[in-house]
Amino acid sequence: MNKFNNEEIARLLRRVSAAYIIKNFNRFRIIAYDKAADSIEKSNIEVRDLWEQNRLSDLPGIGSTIAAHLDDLFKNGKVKHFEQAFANLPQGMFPLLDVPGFGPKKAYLLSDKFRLNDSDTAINKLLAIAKSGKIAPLEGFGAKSEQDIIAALEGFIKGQTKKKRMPLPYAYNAARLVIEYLKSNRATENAYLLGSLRRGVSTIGDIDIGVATKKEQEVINFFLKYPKSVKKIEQGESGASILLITGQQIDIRVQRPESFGAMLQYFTGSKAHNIRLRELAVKKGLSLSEYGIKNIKTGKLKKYASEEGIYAALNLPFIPPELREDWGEINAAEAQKLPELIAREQIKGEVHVHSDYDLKPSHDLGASSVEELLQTAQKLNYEYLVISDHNPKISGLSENQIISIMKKRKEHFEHILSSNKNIRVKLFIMLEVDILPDGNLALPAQAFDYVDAVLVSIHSSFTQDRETMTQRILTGLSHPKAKIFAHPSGRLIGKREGVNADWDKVFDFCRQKNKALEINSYPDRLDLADIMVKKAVDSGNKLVIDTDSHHKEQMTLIDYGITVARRGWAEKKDILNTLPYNEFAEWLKN
DNA sequence: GCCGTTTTCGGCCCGACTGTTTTCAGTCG
Repeated sequence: MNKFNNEEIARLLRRVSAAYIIKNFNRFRIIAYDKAADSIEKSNIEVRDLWEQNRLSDLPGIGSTIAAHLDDLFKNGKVKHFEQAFANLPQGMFPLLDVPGFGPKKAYLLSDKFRLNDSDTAINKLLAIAKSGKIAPLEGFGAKSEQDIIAALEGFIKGQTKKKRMPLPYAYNAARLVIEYLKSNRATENAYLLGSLRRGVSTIGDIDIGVATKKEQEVINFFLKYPKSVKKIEQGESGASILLITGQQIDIRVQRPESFGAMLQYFTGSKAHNIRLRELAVKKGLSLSEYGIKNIKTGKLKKYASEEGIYAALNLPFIPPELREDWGEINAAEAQKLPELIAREQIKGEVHVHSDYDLKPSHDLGASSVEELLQTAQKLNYEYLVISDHNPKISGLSENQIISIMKKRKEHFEHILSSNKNIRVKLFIMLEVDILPDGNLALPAQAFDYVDAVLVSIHSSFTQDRETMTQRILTGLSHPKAKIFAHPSGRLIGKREGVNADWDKVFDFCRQKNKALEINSYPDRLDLADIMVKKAVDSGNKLVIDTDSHHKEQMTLIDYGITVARRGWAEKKDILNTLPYNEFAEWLKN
């Protein structure tokens, strides 16, 4: 078996596309490979997992042909068809494709000209060639492009690849500061997030911001003077890009207020959503662009100040940014069947926080007291709070010791409640219990007497095979007091892949046994992932949204979890901690 | 090569910026 991750597979498909461009294949065939690569790159699910389940074609852009090629890839580690595509080309062109500023044509032309046949040495060789001044004299090149090539190659060698995605919260914070800065200029009438940030995608590439203004140049010049900028990347009439010292790229787009809606729509994306929307427009004799909607026959352009106007012109209701992923939202909109997405004010309780009560936990202790957490819950307008410390460690403590710890903990919390009558928030005394590798829960049977219910989760042996992992999860969830499956995939964004499990089976089990799946708002987790949330919602599963806070300040991170839920089409009815206290308590007991 | 409540055949989104050019090719989103 061969382990190819999504990034590697996407790169491979792009290389095929590049080879086909050089070989002058049908351009739609080329686009198909690029689309497939896009789709795989953005997928939250490992393509390999889909392949194991024989579900490759679930991914948009993957049809029977590419699915068959990927089958080859996973089985044999290579694809005959791809090797043929790569044949008779200078192999040095392929690594160059990963360098910013290089596309198929430039990569091929230079590799061919300078006989870069070895993919391992091509980058360094080309750098030396560029430095010796051999590129500038070539037709179509010049001194400036030679310098750009040197800078791009040096940057690449230092580790700057084309894409570097960061978790949503980091991007959000950087963007917020830039927006504040832009708004401090009087020429700025308004400034909004654009792109994946506005759609709330869990990982962000570039930070895009849209500015409504009548003085475009003034705003752009002001933007270029942003104090944290270290480099101007691009400047034009309608926008500019800078690089921050943190390595984050910030793009702004400026537009007149009367056309701002079209711009906002266009730059919010996603690309797939926009393409689908433009296809719909074409069928209606209209052409949609960044500037508005053109009547194809008359050539007349109509401007739109608001996004609502754009969608209305296409006979669609407004589609919330979080849904714009081409996951069926345009069809749903046409049928007037868009979901009424869950909103922050509908959340009635926080159901996963860790306190500083020292119960000799198996994992990290929280940093805030129960009183502080209750007060924070009250400030956030919650009716109830679940304290869910990690279970006491099982090595080094006897069962009796653990039972005694759990009993004392319950008494401690009850004492706090009775001595703080001014706290209105109701408390559930729960625990986050490890599902051990064999599926047993890391808590003695008798200790369950001292909790209302438990969340269960995986904190070890993440790499078990699919069948073992699935059985482990089901066994763990079988305990009558196990009500919530916390951070189900166990992924840490950018650090650890999620576990491999048969999610259909897990979801079926949860639905039948009345268990909830968690949407964990913690920035590195955001787990379940949006696409899995959609799957859960589609199959009628119930979810909770919580923060897994280890400090009271982290409880405001709930907004990120809500964003994930919205991206998964979740409505109030799908989220159990929208229930009032009594009903939530009732659900916990059954 | 993909895709489908107008299609299983015949379509397939739109434009900006850069560097090189006197009208365009390549790259990017």
